[in-house]
Amino acid sequence: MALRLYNTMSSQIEAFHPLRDNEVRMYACGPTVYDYGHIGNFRTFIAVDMLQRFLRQSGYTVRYVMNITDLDDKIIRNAARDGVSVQQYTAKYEKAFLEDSATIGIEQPALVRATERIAQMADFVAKLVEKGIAYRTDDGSYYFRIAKFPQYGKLSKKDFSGMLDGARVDVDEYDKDSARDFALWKAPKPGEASWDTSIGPGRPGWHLECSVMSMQELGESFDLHAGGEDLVFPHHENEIAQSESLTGKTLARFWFHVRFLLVEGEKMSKSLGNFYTLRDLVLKGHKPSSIRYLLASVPYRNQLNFTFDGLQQAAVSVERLRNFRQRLSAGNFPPGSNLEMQTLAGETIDRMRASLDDDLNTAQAQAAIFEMVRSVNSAFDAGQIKKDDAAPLLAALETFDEIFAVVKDDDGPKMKEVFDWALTEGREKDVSAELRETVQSAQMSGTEIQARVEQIQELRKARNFQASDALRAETITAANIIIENTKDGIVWRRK
RNA sequence: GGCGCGGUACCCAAGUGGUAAGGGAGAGGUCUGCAAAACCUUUAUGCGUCGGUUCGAUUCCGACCCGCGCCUCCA
Repeated sequence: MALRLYNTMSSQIEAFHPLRDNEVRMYACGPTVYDYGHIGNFRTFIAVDMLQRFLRQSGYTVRYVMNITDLDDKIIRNAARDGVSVQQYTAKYEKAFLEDSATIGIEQPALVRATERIAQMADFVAKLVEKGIAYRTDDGSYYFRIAKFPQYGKLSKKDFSGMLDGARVDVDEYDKDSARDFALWKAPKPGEASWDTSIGPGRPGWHLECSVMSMQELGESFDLHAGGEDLVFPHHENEIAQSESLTGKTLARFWFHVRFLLVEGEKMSKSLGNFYTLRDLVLKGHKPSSIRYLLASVPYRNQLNFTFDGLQQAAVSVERLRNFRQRLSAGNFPPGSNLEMQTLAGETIDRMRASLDDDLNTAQAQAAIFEMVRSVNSAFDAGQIKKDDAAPLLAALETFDEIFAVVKDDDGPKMKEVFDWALTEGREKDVSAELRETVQSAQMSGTEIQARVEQIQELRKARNFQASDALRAETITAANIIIENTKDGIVWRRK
């Protein structure tokens, strides 16, 4: 079994093979850094992150590049509104995006910024002009002549043949030859950033940056191009037109698009009041791991309905996996090995791999790990787990977490960062009691908690249950942890 | 209007031409000084509706109803 992926270009699931032996070159359209990232953004980036993780787990070397759009109309507008330079403005939100990505467990790709490649973009336009594909209008803007690219529409399955006859639509209004022709380069306007380049002053159109940067970073033809489903048209269609008309080569073999999510059954929008940034959720006290788990649990091509009930359920699911790991890590097994457990670990890894190979079916991969968890817990209760079984079972869990990245618990420090950010931004009023508790919990050190646990243990040994229970209750509240008495002693963990 | 996706138990959500994964929640139970964790049992003769094909359909086909996306820069 090997990876099979849905390809928007062919509208089919196809076997994925990189163009070069063992190296996958992939590109994702990153954020426009004009605001804090919302959970819809992160669904997309998590999906691509899991793909990238799975490719590496499958033995490929992955070169994963993402662009940062630090130049567009909204940025110019908002920077002016805030009275800061475009650079100051984008630096703030790029930093926030990278912090949020790390918070949500996204491994950082190689980044390229639009503003760092202006000259190359101008050169790209110049080459298109040379080929007669792009043209300049009187004001100094440049447009792409889609009549020169008959395949235009092949990705989004749109038929523009009716417009390719040179019909001049609203020429006066648009100052271009066809209404469908799109801007490659925008002539300077008063008050807007402008660059002096080989093709004159101005700034690049949005689509251009991805064509230029992907080519520079990954070559004229690479393996996979990813983004949200809204980018199919016009963004990716235009990228294809620009790049392929210039090189005559296929831009990307696979086109990977992530479906939009719904929030509480409705499209997420500010007007509906169901618009959430990642930070909004953390401020409410939700753990990054819960958010990632929920966003990862529905296969990327299906609509995901993000609900607070679902977020709660995700939190419990992650908890179950963490409890499992803690139990296996604790040791205390009789010597020897149980062949069934060894087999189970291997089969689980195979099932997870087969699920992900099947167009990244994350839901099935989760089912596989949970079935293993139940079987192993059951064997555990029956005393059938032996010393040598822990390692392979933990390895299976680790294989899961290499993709999902939720079992390892670093929620506390990450939530503390958001907490600190809220204070510096003067948003203390938005910090929920839940987040406050979690942050306080993270502040009680492990040794401090351990000391209390030992006291509880002593009291229990003395069968002074009233005192031990009281101290336990007090510690649970003060440190926001969970304490369990087991036959092998007390174990604790942070809530 | 054009193109496309989906409607599965209380909630989230996989999946298959041969009789419904997984997680959460609820109920009962086991273990336990208590609590927690864990385990066991239980919760869809049913997979939007109506037809059709078939020995047999939730799975294929058709119609209809409902939800969602894209159709000039929203992931």
